[in-house]
Amino acid sequence: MSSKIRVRFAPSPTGYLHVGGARTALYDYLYAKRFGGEFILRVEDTDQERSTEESMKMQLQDLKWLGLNWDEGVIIKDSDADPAMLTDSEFSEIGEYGPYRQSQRLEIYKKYADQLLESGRAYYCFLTDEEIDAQREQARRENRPPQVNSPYKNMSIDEAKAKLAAGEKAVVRFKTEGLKKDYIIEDLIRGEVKFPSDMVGDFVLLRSNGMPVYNFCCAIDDALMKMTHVLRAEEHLSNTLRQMMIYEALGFDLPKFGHLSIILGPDKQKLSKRHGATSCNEYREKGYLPEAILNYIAMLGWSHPEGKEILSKQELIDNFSLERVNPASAVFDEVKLKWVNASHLRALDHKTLWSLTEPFLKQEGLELPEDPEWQDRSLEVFKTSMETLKDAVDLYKPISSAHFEISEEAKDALSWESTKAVIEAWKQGVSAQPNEFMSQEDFEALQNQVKDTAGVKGKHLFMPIRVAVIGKPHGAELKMLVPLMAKSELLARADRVLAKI
RNA sequence: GUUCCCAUCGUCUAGAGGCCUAGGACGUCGCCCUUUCACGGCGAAGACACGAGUUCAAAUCUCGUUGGGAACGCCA
Repeated sequence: MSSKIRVRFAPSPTGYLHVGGARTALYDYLYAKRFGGEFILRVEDTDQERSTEESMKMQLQDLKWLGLNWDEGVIIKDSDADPAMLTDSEFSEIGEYGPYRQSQRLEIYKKYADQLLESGRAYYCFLTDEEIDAQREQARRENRPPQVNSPYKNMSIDEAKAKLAAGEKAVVRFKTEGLKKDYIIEDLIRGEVKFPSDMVGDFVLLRSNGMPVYNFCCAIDDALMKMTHVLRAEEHLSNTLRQMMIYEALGFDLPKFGHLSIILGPDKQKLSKRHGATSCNEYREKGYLPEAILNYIAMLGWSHPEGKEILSKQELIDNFSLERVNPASAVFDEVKLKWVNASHLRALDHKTLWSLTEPFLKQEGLELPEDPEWQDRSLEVFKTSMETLKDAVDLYKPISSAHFEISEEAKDALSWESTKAVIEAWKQGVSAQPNEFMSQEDFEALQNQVKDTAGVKGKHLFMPIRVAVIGKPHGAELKMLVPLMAKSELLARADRVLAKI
C-alpha cells in the first residue's frame, strides 16, 4: 500500500517571505503536485518574541501571490485585509491534522514531553544561563564541541518536581546518553549522510516558560501530520539528527528527508538583507511576475531535462524531480531573473499585461487614455523595452498629460531663431490632421512638411519638435511616441512651449 | 575548535567512465536587421580548484589537499 505523498512548508512568521524560503516552498509544492500528493502549510511560531501575526499574514499572502496554493493548513479568511489591521479571527484552517499553528498545539507537545520525562528519555534541567555559558566557554577552550553536560540528567522526577514546586525554573532536556553510535539518513538530495550521535549534547525540548522548541515541535508535527517527505534547507541538515532521536524515542515512523542547498549572495555568503532585495514582496513591488520568480528560483538548483529555461508553473510541475536537484549552493543573480521576467512579460497578451502594468502607472500618477485599443497599441510599442512592469513608468511618463513640463535642457533649443517658426509649423500641421491619432507615416510626412515650411533641417528641426512633444530635446523616438498622443494633447503641449518663447 | 555539506565558464547549469576538441542559458563583446534604441538573428571570448590513485580510458569512481558554506541556542 502506498500512501499519498504529503509535503509541508513550515515557515516561521518573522518578517517577509524571502526568496530562499520561496524556493523551498516551491520545491515542496512541485514535488507534491508532480506526484499527486498534498502540500501542507504549517506555521512555526513558537518563538513568541519574534513571531507576529502580521508577518504570518504577509507570508501567506506572498505564497498565495506566487501561486503556491496549499491543500491544508493555515489560511487567511479575508485576503484583501490590511496586514496591519488584523485580528485572530482573520485566520482559519483547512485539513484534518490541525491545528496547523504550533502556538496552538502546546498541549500536544506537553503530552509528548511528559511521555519522554516518564520514560527517562528526558529530564528537568536547572542549569542557569551563567552556568551554561561557563560550560560552553570551557569546552571551547579545551577544543571540545560546546555541549552542555547537565548534573541534573539523573535526578529523579519527584525530586525535580519538588524543586519546581518550590519555584525553581527548569527546561526539559532530551537525554542523549546511551543512544546508538551513528545515525544514518538516506538524504533524497545528498545520498547517505552519517551523523555520530555524540555530535549533539542534551538539547532543550521545552523552555523554562513551557514553550517547546523547534526541533521538538517539528519532529512531533511531521510525524503526527503524516508527512512522507521533508524537503527543507540545508541549514537543517544537522537538526535532522536531533529529530531522528526524538522520532526514535517516541516510536514514530521516519519520513524521507531531502536537504536543499542554500541560496547565496554575489559574495557567496548566505543571501540576506544586506545583499539588497531578498523578499518576494520586494520583487512584486519592483514589477516582477510571480511566474517569472517561480521559474527563476526553480532553476537555482534544478534543471529541466531538456534544458528548457522559460517554463510555466505547469511545466515546472510536469518536469520536476528530486534527481535533478543540485546539492551545491547557488548564487542569486538578479540580472538573469530580469531576463526570465522579461521573457514571461513579453509572452503575455496585451490585455493581461495592461491590467498588471496599470497599477504601477497609476501609482506614479500617470494620466493615460482609458481606451483599450490605445492601450494595446502602446504596449506594442513599449513591451519590448520592458523587463519589469515598473519599467513602464519611465516609458509612459513622457506621454502622460500629467507629466508634461518644459525642462531646463530645452532652453538652448528654444533660443534658436528658427525654433518659433518650426513649432508653429508643427502646430499648424498637427491641427490639420484629420484623425485623433497620427500614424507613423503621418508623422514622418508632417515632419517633412515642417522642414519645408520652416526651411530648417537637422537638429534645428528635430529638437524643437521634440521639445514641443515631450518638453525635452532628447529621449525616445518621436515616431513611436507621437502616434500614441492625441491631437488635442499635442496641440496643448505645443501651445505651452510657444508661450515660453 | 568540532561535526556535517559542497566544488564544471563571471553567474545558473548539462554531464551517471569512452558520445567531451566539455553542451546550453544569462551577462560581456562583435556583426546583421533597424535612418537611433529595444526586440530578433548570427558569431566570439569564457570552466572541469589542486594532487595522488583505480582503469586500456576519469569532469565523471576513491583518497587527500585547498577553498567555500552550514550547524554546534531556552532561533527557526
